Amino acid sequence: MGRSACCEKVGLKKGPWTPEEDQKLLAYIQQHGHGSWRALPAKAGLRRCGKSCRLRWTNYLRPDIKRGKFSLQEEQTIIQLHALLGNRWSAIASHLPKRTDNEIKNYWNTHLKKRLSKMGIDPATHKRKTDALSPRQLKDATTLSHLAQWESARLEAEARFVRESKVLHHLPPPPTVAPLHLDVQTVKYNPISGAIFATTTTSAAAPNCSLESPISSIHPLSAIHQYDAANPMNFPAAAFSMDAAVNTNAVLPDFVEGLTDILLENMNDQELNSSGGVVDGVPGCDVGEICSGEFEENTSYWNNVLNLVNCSPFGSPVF
DNA sequence: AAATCACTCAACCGCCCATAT
DNA sequence: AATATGGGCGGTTGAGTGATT
Repeated sequence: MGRSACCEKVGLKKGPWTPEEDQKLLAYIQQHGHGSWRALPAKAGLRRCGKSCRLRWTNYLRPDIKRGKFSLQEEQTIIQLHALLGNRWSAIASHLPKRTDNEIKNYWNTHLKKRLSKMGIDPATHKRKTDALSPRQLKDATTLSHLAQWESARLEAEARFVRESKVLHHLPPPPTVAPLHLDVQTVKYNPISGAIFATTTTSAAAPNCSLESPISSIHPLSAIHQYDAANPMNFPAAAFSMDAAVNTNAVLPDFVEGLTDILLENMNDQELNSSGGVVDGVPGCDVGEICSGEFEENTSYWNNVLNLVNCSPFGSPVF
């Protein structure tokens, strides 16, 4: 099945948009809405491909776009979300109001990627470039990887929900789950299936998240997909997994943090090492070497990643 | 002052997915 | 079921611009 071109290229203008073209596009959309992008250029009097119009609108002309320098908070959010989602720019953008995926992608490629590299972190994996994991570390990293996959899927589902909510105004508010705590009592990991199970009970409200998704990391993806708009609280019982003993009665965010600690503890065993030198203005570290300060940075780096995903994108304190 | 290099970012391209026919 | 189409996404490009030699 051949894919036809999105529009006839003959006679169509390419390259940078002129102020006149911007004005035409803006005026048309403000008056009529964009409707079919394919049909828009002719109606708006533009010699452009519909796709080009859509791009210009979504990345530049849309009124709800924030331009200019990224704040520290935004940078941190991008890095953390990238650690979980990878190059899923639209999903990342859905967590950064008023920023476009294109802008975030550019910012990542030109600034953040380099910065992480300088810090000795592989921007693709968010792991130390020199990591040589022991079997135990590998096991824990695998566990963390499972979690990351869960969170990745969940965040994507949430991003989808945000997108759909923008279109379907009649939908009820997003699933602002009432404060709910899950006391993790037992946690088991099936190494064959990779499944995660936990016995949990619900109790009081979780700290640190003003609007949390306490189901984070513990509900199967199907639970997200089966989100019942009429009854947002109707989530199925929780299940979780890990191959290690975990403090019982941990409130979820602490529990997740505990996972990080396990991984980082192992990193610490092998890599903790102090030395002289300077990394990006951090005294006492040489590039590519681990020092205690850097270890703390790492700890907080991953803790931030995991804490972040335990806050819903809907009005979470991150933004 | 001119040439070269490095960087940024708007825009394009090709692919994929969902939906319509 | 097969095909066509529109919209969206991520990767890449290249013009513009500032910094350096």
